[in-house]
Amino acid sequence: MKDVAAAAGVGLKTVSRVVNGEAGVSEATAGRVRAVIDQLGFRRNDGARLLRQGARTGSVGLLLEDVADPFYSQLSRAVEEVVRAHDSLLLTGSSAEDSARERALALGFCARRVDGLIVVPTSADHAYLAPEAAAGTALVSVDRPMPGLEVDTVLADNRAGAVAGTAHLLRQGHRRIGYLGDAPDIFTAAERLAGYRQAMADAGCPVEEPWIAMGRPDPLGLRFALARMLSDPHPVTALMCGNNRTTVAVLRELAGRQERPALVGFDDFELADLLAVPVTVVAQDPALMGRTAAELLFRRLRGEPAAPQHILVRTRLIPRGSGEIPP
Amino acid sequence: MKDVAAAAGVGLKTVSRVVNGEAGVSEATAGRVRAVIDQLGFRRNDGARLLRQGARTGSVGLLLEDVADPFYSQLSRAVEEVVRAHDSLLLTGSSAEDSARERALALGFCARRVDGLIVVPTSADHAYLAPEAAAGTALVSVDRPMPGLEVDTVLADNRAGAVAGTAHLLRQGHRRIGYLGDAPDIFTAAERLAGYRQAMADAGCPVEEPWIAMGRPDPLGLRFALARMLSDPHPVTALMCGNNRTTVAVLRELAGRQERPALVGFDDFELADLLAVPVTVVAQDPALMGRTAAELLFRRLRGEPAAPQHILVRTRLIPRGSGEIPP
DNA sequence: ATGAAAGCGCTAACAT
DNA sequence: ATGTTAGCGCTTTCAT
Repeated sequence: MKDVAAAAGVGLKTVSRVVNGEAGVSEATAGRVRAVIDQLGFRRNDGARLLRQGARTGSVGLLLEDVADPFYSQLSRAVEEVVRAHDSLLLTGSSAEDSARERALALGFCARRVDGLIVVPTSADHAYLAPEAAAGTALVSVDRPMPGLEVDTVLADNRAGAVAGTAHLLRQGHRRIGYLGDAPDIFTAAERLAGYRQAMADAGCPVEEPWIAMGRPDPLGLRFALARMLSDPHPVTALMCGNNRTTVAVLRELAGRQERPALVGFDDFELADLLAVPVTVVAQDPALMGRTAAELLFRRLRGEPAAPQHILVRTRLIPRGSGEIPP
Repeated sequence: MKDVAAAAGVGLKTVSRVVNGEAGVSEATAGRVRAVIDQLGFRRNDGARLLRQGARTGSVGLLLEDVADPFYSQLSRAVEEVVRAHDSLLLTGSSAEDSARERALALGFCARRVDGLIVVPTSADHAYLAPEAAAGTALVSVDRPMPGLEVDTVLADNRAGAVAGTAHLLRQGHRRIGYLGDAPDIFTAAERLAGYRQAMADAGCPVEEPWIAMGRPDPLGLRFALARMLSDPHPVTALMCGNNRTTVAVLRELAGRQERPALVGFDDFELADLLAVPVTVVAQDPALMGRTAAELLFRRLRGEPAAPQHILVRTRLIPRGSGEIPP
């Protein structure tokens, strides 16, 4: 900027005025300054600007489990739209379900002085973010609550969704229903399992523990779990899957087996309706969750709500065929 | 930092030393400073640090068409891993194929002084990035070339892939093959169409223009295009689809029709192998493309290659069934 | 081992 | 309409 001022033969502040479109510069001077700017390829350094202004940085951090997971990539895109509508930029990071990694990313974002953070928190304690919250960084938790910190939160109604999915299978006459979920320390996994148990209990249907398999959705683990559930002398006749990754992995394993149990998946996924047996799902609305979280964040930045908000997003059962297979 | 120094009864520089783990502070003093830091919840302001150091900001911008598109979300994740390995942060933005939006995002990233930019460029001229390149911002183009600027570029071998897919259909005996591609101003769409034409020409197979439909993959447009190609007195017997979005949309339209033409899709996609008729595809490797682009960027930041690099990533035909249907 | 002073690029506040 | 000065929070340089 100094160079531009020198080359244009004006003061520093005049260049600043031109760059920021402030009034008080004659059109002649402004034109000259603009010409020099183009010629020198000058770009304002927003870091310096922000440092001086001490205000908002116009940036937001988004931390989730994995941007490549369709659920999170849709959520991510929705967040991005809202962030853009507020003329902010978005920093993104995948925690890969590793709390140390999440923490490093979160603190890195905060060191860059993001205005706010939208987080899909791991199950670890998040008290480390208390100083950031105290310093005015807006914090929003999405998909899961944030352990150890009271913040704005957007959750799906996991329990009700799992109840609805399981009850749907029970209505078809199934009594022996297996449950394949994610690692049990993940909030959503635990909630959905609880929903399954609740629906079974409500139906007076005892659950045998071998019917339940909780863990990261890896093919080998699922193969063993399915073998256990389906090859038993008293096999399960239906399966409830805890999330889109698990559902897809289970479908792949089932393709290599003879049995065709009924199946309901938590989370909708692309092509679910075009499979040989279209897949019945309990659909979430990741875009709505992302949009809601981002809007909550900007509302908080405007200083609007007093107490932390908790928003529950409903799920929706979509019958497509796989959940309507009789025992 | 000033507050910490005052509260700890030390000089500013001592706090700085502690925060940055520099030598020259007695363990007693360091401990005292750390205690104050924790108590006050102090976090270093990286913006100020960077301003003073004048060096790298440790951040990279990624601009693509749509983070929610599985192709780009996988690419995105791969970029993220490399960026993380270099202790950098990632800014992400979706251009939505809108060059003005892309430009605004790119310049916004540059104003934040990202060290480099990885871009899936729209077809508009990118000369506006020349000053950034001149200022030392590393620029990498991925998936498409960057019009109007010579930069490191990572492309798939679109033409060869489309030739391979089309030739595969020709080998099955098809002569009347339709092509459904994305908007023709998109580089990859044009290249793949050219590959299709080339394969047809090589086989001495005349192409009738009604067999070709180029445009954003919207259901209605595709419905008309398919009706034209399939209901003709001389219908096409096979279809080549230009990308994953088009393939999925076409599959959905075909589900509502009687005809079952052979089909080869460009881009692999999840569950392609589990559909009623498993889908034969020309697979790209989005993760490899993203990783390569990011590594190229950091290599350039180390000042390594002299001239802009051009890397071509191979595609791979995966026969699964839909492409092996006879005429 | 520790600190004081200058300055990174910019803008706010106040001149002129 | 234009310019000058101080200072944002930090690090560099140079003293002590």
